[in-house]
Amino acid sequence: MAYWLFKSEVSTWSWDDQVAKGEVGEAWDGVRNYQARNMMRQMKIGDQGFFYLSQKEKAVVGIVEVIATAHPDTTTDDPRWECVDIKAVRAVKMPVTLAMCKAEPRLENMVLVNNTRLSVQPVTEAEWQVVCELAGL
DNA sequence: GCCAACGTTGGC
DNA sequence: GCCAACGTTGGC
Repeated sequence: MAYWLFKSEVSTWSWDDQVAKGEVGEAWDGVRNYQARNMMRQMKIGDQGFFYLSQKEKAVVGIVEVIATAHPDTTTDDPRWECVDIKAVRAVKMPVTLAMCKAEPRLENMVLVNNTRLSVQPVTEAEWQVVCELAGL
């Protein structure tokens, strides 16, 4: 089981949008970055991920689960791009902000802290535990 | 709204 | 294959 972080903008795809999809989930499409795509290719069904909102919120607001492995992105004809499907698992009790992550010594090596621009990121199990703790889960 | 960081593109 | 120019992202 691996852990990931999915980044979105609230105006593009919000946590509420994700929750509204329920068990059916939604394709995490629109990614046009090789590093992010390569992460998604490594994902397996049942992997867990954080749902992070950039721009205004700048916080982890929920937990999602991978329910389909990488498949072609239907939002483009370009065969280079793929996406996975994810479903909402639960909302956090407390949003974990970027500032909180930066202030937490145990998260100093987290990709989110060091490379905020990558839209799909790997998360280590240790980091996962810390963020869940901060989230009140 | 600004700007730094990063990725991609395209000319050579 | 290198590198300058450009576009985009995202924190502040």
